[in-house]
Amino acid sequence: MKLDKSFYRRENVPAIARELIGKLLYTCFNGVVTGGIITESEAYEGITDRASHAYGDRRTARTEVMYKAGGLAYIYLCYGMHSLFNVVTNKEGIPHAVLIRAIWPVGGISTIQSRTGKQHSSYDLSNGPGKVSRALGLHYSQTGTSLTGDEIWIEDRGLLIPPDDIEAGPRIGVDYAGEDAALSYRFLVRPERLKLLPGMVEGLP
DNA sequence: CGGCCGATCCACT
DNA sequence: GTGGATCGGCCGA
Repeated sequence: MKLDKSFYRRENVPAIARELIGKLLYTCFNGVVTGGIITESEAYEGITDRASHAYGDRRTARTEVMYKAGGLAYIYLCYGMHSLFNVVTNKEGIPHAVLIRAIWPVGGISTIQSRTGKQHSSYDLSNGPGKVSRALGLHYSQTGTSLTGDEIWIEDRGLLIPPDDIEAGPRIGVDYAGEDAALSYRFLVRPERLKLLPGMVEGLP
C-alpha cells in the first residue's frame, strides 16, 4: 500500500530513512510506470545538521520545499548535471529530508534501460543517487511534487528486510560537515542480501 | 555581479 | 586512482 502523509510527518528522520529501506519507489509519467526497491538512504536533519542544505535555517527558493509538511519530493541539481531525489519529512517548519541513494529496479526495466542508455538489467542501472533519478525519470524541475499523488509515490509491499541486513554508517560526500559527518545517518541493504529474499522482484502496482 | 563549489558519474590510466 | 563534465545556488563585494 502507498505510504501516506502520517508516515512522512513523523519527527525521527534517521528512523524514517531506515524504514524506507525495502519500500518501493515508483514514478508514473505519461502512463509509463517505473520503480524499484529502495536499497540505500541518508537522513538530513534540518537546521542543526551541517550536511543539510537547510543548515543554519537557510531558507531559500531551493530549500523552501523542505520546510513544508512531510510527503513532498525535494529534488535538486548536483554538480550541474545530476538530479538528486529526497523525501521531505517532519511537520511544517522543520526542514528534514531523506536522500534516496539507490534502488533495485523491479518495474519498467525497458524504460529504465532507454533512460539510462544501458542495455543490461543489473543493479548498475540505479545504484547511485544521480542514477536513481535518471532511471525513474526524475528531474529537479519536479521538486515539490506530492508523494501521495499519482506521479511519484512510495509503497510498502510487505517486504521485510532482516534488521541485521540493514547496515548503517556515515553519509557520503559530506566531509565538510564537521562532526556531523560522522553521524550514522546512512542506511543500506547490500544487493546480495536482497537477492536472497524470496518472491519480491516481481510486479508493478 | 563574480567566483567558488557541490548529498555525482563516467571514462580513462 | 584521477580528472573532466557542467550549471544552479550561495556568498561576499
